[in-house]
Amino acid sequence: MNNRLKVLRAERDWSQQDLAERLEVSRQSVNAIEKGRYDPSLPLAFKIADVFGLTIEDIFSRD
Amino acid sequence: MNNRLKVLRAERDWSQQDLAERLEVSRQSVNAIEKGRYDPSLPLAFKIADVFGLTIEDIFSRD
DNA sequence: AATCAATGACAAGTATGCTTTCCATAAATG
DNA sequence: CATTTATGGAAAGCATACTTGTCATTGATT
Repeated sequence: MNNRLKVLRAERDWSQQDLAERLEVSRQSVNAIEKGRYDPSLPLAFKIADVFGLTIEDIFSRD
Repeated sequence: MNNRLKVLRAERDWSQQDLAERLEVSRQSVNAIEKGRYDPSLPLAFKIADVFGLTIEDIFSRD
């Protein structure tokens, strides 16, 4: 899975830590997901879509 | 998470086994997801959306 | 009545997601 | 130069997703 987290964070000037707090997960989870080391669970994907006001498909795509 | 799998299967007259084969997962996984015992991974959610020609948001929702 | 297809669920095992803790690097700031 | 902030990643542990195998129930068919 590819994701646009880095760009979406940059647009909002959010650090990984900022995003982690909004998502209520650890910074390491944000980093690992952003770098593609693993995929978020579906509930977390929904939460990510929520905080960016986008759909899951806007943010994640299959490679 | 709620899901519309049962209805979507019914509309297509697919058994859980039929859907499992299209998704390349076990029938037990389809059953567990459909009954809400656990959520699919994000890659599987994408695949589910694919086989139904819908978005993840069309199929799954947070409760 | 006997069989079969579909569904629901449990158990044990493997794989993946997520946590905390820790370390390293690079860029900005006092 | 010393410190802080942001990022990337490893290790160990717990939680969840998914597997195969098995069993029980229900409804349809023969």
